[in-house]
Amino acid sequence: MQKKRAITIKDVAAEAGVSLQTVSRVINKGPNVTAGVQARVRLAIDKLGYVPSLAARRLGGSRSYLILAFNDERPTLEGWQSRRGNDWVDQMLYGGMLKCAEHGYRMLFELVDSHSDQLEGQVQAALSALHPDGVILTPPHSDDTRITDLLHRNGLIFARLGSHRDAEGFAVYMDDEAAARRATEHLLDLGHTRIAYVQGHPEYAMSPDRLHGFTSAIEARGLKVDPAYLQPGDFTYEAGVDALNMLAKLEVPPTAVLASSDEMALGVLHAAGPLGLSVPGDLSVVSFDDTPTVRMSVPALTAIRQPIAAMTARAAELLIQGKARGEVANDHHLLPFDFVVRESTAPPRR
Amino acid sequence: MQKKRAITIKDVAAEAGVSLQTVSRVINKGPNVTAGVQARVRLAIDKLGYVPSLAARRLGGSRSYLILAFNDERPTLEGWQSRRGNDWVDQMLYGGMLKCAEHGYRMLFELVDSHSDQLEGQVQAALSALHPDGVILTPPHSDDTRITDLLHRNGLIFARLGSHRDAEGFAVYMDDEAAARRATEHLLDLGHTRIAYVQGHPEYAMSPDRLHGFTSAIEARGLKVDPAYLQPGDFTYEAGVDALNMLAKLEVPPTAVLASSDEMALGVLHAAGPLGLSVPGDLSVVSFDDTPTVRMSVPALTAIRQPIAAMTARAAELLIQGKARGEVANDHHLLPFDFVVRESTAPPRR
DNA sequence: GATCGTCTTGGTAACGGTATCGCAAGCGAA
DNA sequence: TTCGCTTGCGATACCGTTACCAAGACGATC
Repeated sequence: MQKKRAITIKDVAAEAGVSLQTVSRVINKGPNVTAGVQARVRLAIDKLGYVPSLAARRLGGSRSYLILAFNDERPTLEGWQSRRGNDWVDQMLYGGMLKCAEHGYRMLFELVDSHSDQLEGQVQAALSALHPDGVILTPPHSDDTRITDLLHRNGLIFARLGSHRDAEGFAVYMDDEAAARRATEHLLDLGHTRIAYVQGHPEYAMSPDRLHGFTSAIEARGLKVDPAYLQPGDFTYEAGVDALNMLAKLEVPPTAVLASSDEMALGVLHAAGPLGLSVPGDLSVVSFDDTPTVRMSVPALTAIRQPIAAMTARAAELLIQGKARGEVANDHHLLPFDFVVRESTAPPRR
Repeated sequence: MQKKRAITIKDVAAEAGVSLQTVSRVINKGPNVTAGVQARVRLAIDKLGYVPSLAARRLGGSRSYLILAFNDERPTLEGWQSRRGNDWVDQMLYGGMLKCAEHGYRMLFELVDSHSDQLEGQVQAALSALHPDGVILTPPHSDDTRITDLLHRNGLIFARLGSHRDAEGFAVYMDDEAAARRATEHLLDLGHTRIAYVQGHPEYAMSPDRLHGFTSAIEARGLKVDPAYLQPGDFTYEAGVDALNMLAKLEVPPTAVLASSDEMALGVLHAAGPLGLSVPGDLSVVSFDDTPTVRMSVPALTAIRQPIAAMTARAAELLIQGKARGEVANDHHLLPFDFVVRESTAPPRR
């Protein structure tokens, strides 16, 4: 196949009968172009199907039109075959793409292991190769000062998803404490008094917030939080299984469980069967995140919905506009969560 | 924050006391560089932490070090909040990243709606902006001649994932017919004779293959395929629910169901409860794909595992090497599938 | 009517690499 | 010894775009 030469800005300039510079101005919505010239250039662009080269824009100009997202890579012993499904990537892609497309931006992902001792090198290499205009961090990277300091040293703006901490960069998050409180109140309202909580990974910043929301909701009703009902967890399926097995051994087992991740909730669900517990008959279960798959579990899970796509879209927007304005603002952006009641919660059996 | 100037190839050249060109040769593993000079340059690269700029490499050279993956975007009426989770993206990212990283490549995703009438424009725009060295297509794009023709016209090499068809580009796939046969034989071996099949979306090329594998396995045992047991489907959860509801109404309902996607299998699982059918006691269920979440369903699903990450890694490898060698080969690459027996299958109740 | 902005456009130098060619040194064969 | 070829490295043009500066047009001001 004859490789045809790509259409460049020169072709457009020739077609429209203006200089390169004027075409560039039209593309970049620059001021000081008369309506007539502008129309002629746009016509030429459409006619030729011209799309500017990202690489050349980055090289010539001060922007790269690239947003880089760092996600946690969690390698397992068995390798990728059984690794934890990362629903974030899918939803982030979807949420970020639309917003990026509006401004001619692209988003790309980089997986880095938060426990690697080469973490900083990996991050720096990605930055050097791509020169992104902005960076999106997901938990637990959002609160990793090794990364945020590095970004800051590189003069980059970045958004920290799921982090409430007051630090460099835009914090884009939901109110984890309120969400946990809301979920807990739902269980309390159903009549549950013996409610257990399977905690999130301690390295994640939202974990203490969620715990606090849980305990405060219970105490607000004049009830006490049984320390044995607070199970440790790390967001994984296995942690959910282990937690319920521990809870079932208690003299007075709980009638409801709030899990700090979908995956742990599925683990709880799975462990319930062998223990002879039906859900929601004997045990109510509520989960956190509401990634697409938990709607399809049996029974479908009642869940807090974390607005991952919306958070990513907001982050992209902030970064793109922040870059355009040359700001280095770091403020907070609180996004609303949803609470979706499905089949996994019911009043306790009396 | 003072934006520090990035380290360029010039800095390395100065540090090592050689010309730019020699540094470039070392980076690109070019020939004709003495070991001593090579070592000196590598030392300088490491010392300065130099990483070449992708944009500049693309602009100056003939490669962009970019692999572009086109995934199907399936917008729903309700928007992204309830859209079908696309487990492919996550697994593709994971499978492709490692391979790309080995060769200094990056992979990025583009979501395009296969039913959009602007599909070709969207694809062309992405190609023009990014100038990728290779493209990965996922179903149903893998067999969309609008896209493959366009890629061919652009002189690009590409891999078609999950497509067996003999056409332009590398076909990287698993043996869907054998997989369906294997799954069906598993059910037959357990003693099932009344086995239903929930078909895949008719637009997808693997759907007829899987159907054929299913029917041939049954007929090989001297049994007949009951046409009423062949339910239509489109890979969605709802299709699985509908299919089982239809099947349950039959005078002689099946004792086992093979579903052509995880999501449909979860739908079957969900519909079973209200119908008074326990899994696997009254009904065995087998699914296709084995995306990470089905391992966590209740009961955990017996499934064909489609090697999405491995297919993507292979595709990336083929594209990178094909680009390097300037080949335009189009051949077939068959990858093995796994069959994972879990809790959703058992002998039929007698 | 000359002077002075302001608006609009064009020319040119980067940006950071690679491709291509040139050139000197080394080496075997005539 | 000379020729010709290979090897090892440097110099330079160029990729496609934007940043920066200059220049012409035009209207307003004095």
